[in-house]
Order: sequence, then C-alpha cells, then structure tokens
Amino acid sequence: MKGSSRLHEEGSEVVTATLAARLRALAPLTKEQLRLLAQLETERRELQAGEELFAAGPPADELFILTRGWLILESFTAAGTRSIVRVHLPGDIVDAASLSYGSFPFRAVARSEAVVCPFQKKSLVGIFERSPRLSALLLCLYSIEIAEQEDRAAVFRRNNATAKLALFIQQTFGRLKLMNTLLHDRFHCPLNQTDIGDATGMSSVHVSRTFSKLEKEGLLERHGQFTRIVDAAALSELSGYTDRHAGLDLSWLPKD
Amino acid sequence: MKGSSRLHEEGSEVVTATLAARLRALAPLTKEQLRLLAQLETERRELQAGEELFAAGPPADELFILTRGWLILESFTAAGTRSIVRVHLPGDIVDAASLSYGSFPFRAVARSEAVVCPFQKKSLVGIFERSPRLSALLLCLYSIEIAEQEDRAAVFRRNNATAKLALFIQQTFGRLKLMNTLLHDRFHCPLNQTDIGDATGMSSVHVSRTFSKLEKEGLLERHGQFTRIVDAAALSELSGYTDRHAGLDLSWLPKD
DNA sequence: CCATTCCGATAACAAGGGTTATCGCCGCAA
DNA sequence: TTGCGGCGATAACCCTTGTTATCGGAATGG
Repeated sequence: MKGSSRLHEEGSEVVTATLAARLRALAPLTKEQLRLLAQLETERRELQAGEELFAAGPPADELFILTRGWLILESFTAAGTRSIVRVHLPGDIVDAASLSYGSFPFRAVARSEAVVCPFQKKSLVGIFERSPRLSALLLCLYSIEIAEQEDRAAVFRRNNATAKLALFIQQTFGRLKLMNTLLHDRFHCPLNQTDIGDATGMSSVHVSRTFSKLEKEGLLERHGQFTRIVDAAALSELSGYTDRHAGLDLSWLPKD
Repeated sequence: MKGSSRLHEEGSEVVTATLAARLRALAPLTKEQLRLLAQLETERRELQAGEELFAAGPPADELFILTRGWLILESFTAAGTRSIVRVHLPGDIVDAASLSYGSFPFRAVARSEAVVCPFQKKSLVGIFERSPRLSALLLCLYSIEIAEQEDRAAVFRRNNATAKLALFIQQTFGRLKLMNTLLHDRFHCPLNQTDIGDATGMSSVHVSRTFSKLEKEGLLERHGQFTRIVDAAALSELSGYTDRHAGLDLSWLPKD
C-alpha cells in the first residue's frame, strides 16, 4: 500500500485535458483543425507540486496550456499580501491575458503535479491564417473567461463570505466536471484553506468557519481534500452561480 | 446661458471613439482592415441617459459597439441588490462576453446620452475569414479586458474601500485618457455615488466617506461631477494600479 | 414661488469578518 | 520513539464597513 497515495485510494481520477479537447467541447472540429491545435501541444513540461512555472515580470513570448493538474496565478501587494487571481485546471491557457503583454504580470505555481505544453505566441499566427473557425473559437474561450471573471467580481463586490466560498466551489467543480466525466458529485481540491482564502478574499480562519457552517447546514460534506456537493441548488441560491459553459450560442461560427 | 449645460462650461469634451479607433491604437491597420471594421459600425442608435439598451435574459444575436457616452452593465441578486459589473466607455464592445452566449446575462443602461452601433454576431465571420490580423487583435482586446477584470477582482478580494475606490478612479480615468486627448488631469463622471458604490462593492455612504478622505489627504479634488487627480502616484500605491494598455507586446501579430 | 426629487454629507449603531493566538491531529524524518 | 512542520478548528478581541436616519443644497416642474 506504500506506493499508492491516499488520493487513489479514495477514487480520484487524474484530471487531464488538452486545449483541443476544450474547444471540441464547444463545437465540432475537423481533423485538420485538430491537427492545427495539436501543433500547439507538441512540447511538454512536467512540474512538481509547488514548482514555479514563471515569476511575475520576465518577458513572455510563450504561453502555456495546462494539460494536467492544478496551477494557480498569484499576485502580491507591496505589503506582501497574496491574492490568487486564478485557479487553472486542465484545458486552460495559463494566464490567457498575457497573450497581449510583454511580460507576465503574475506568478504561476503548480499546486499539484502538473503538465504544461509551452508554445510560442507566434505559433498562433498559423491558426489565425488557416482557420477562421478556430480563431473565432479562441475568442469564445476568452469571452467565457471574461464571463466567469465577471461572476467572481460580482460576488466579491458584496462582502458575503458564504457566497464567495459557495461560488468558488461551484465554479471549480463545474469546470472539473466539464472536462472530466467525473467522480459522481465529489471532487478533489489540492488547495488548502489559506489558498482558498487568498482566492476568495477571506482569511483562512474565516474559510474554516464558513466551510463548517456550510457542512453543518447540510450543503456539502468534506473528507480530507475531498468535497462532496450535497445540495447544489442551495449553493447556487447563495452564490447566484450560473454555469457559463451552458447557454452558449455558437451557431454563428465560421465553418472552416 | 440657459441652454449651455454646466458640463460644457467646465470644459468637458464629448467622449467619442469607434472600435476601429480602439484597435488602431493597439497596432497599425491598413485601409482594407479599417474598411472591414467600418462594416460593423454602419448602423447607429442613440440613447438617452437612463435608457435601457437591453434587459437581462432576451436572446442575443447582435452585439453593440459603444461609440459615445457612458453605459453600465448591471446585475441583480434575488434579494434585489444591484451590482454594476462593468462601466463601458466609447470604443468598448458592450458586454463583450455575450458574444458566446444565447442570451444577455446582464442589463445594459445608458448613464449619459450615448450612441451605440449594433451589428450581427454573424458579421464577425467576415473579419475572421478575411483578416488574421484583425482576428488576433480582437483576441487581444478581449485579453486586455480579462487583465483589467483580474485587477478589479484582485482588489475586490481584499476588503479595502480606499483601494477599491482608487482603482475605480484610475482605471476609468486611464481608459478615458486612452481614447481621448483629454482635459488635463481632470475628468467628468456621470455616475453618482450610489452607482460608484455598486460598481466597487461599497455602500454609497462609504463612497462618500472615502472620497472625502482621499480629498482631505490631497490625492484628488472634486467639483460636482468632475474629478481631478492630484497625486496619481499615491493613488496607484493605494490601489496597486497598473495601466493595462501599456506594456503590450503585439509583435507577433499576423501582417494581414 | 413653492413642492418635489435627487443627491451628497454626516452621525449613531450594529455586525461581519480580520487578526492573533492556542490547541490538536497527522504525516514524516531522524 | 520522538520531534517537527503543516494544517484545520476554535476562541477573544477589535476594526472596518454596512445600515438607517437626518439634513441641506441644487435642479426641476407646476
């Protein structure tokens, strides 16, 4: 039993997804289009939990597709307070916004064992030149990102810890479920309560309080790093969560 | 003097910009590319202050480019609390994220006299098919949007009213300055303190308190709806503001 | 000219959540 | 086995901010 981690004992699955898979989940793609996307994912780099992918500052001429594991984007104030800007899951382009910038504004750190595929920004040109459909789909991916970010900002504006935590759980779980025919209604999260606090804008103490409250009220159950959503409807009520991967209209996409 | 509004007396300029102007500010465009963009801005619709552009819910097969005035995007919780998700200025695609969605998630309301150019989502196909460069630039526009939204979320996470207000002022002023060879260091904002509160996640009372504090400390001055930034450096220190329209790297863009 | 409405300033009070500290559990290494 | 470090739970205290209410000025309309 020594070699098998508790993770596998409890039935976790390895979370894996490519960008191609993510886009194909949005709309059908031809073999040629998949081939174009595959060119972005030829290189491969493995990261250990805690390893830094990039620091804030250095010039950014490449981007990374996260294909396995969890990765966070963090920023620090002058005073040293950390804020987790984004929790990345497989299929994400890491720090998608840095596409336009000369240097990375945030630091990226793996929170579990992870795999990324680095590619040159320049390689995107091939996609823009050869496939209007993929160009449009990329824009859709970015616009979904904006929508989710707007949802987060909307909840963060009102200072309600319960809503913040509920939204975090729903969004994270929703995105895991998207790429993964998942483990029932239960998911594994390698972030500790301090991380979750920095991601939701609350102290770790209050994350603990709020988690306990939600559990006591029967909305969820926890077992170590695993969370089971018991009453999704009630959670959504609290957070105002809407699944931004549903309700899409991509009928206008170009064919090729 | 009866007909001339106080606005003009104090030297406000009419804030106007097209999407073409916005993109051209990012990177040089050919006449042909400008022509393609102009096709999105052929229709035109005027709005009065307070007029609704669209409600939350109805099907969305068209998008709007705001070319003049101020417009806000608002959402309401079940309890009736309002949150202003986004303040739109000329050159913006209104609710850019709704590109991918079948219906509008938010309500859009003009906050001053405004002009929008409606266009069908389908018309974007022409751009994707004919200009890789414009396709890429659109993606850049969206990624800048994400970056600004991330900045907002980062500040909203830490509950610091001063930082929230400072960031709001800096981001808004920065974007006005971008499209507008502006009025010195002073700008006009048609939003009242309740609006600003709903946009920054604070009560109108606290907006008032915080504004007064910033003024007393000599970081800014107010005269009616006009605000003059006195100490931009100090404001940035408070909010951690960085201008997301600076530091761009678009060297990788396709030529055509 | 007065009534009404909108808005910003201010005060008093309440509360949600941050801060700090302590404790206990668990896994891991010497 | 012991010691150490990371993590979550819990308690006490306090501060920032929300809430409610009142007031006064400015603009608007009859």
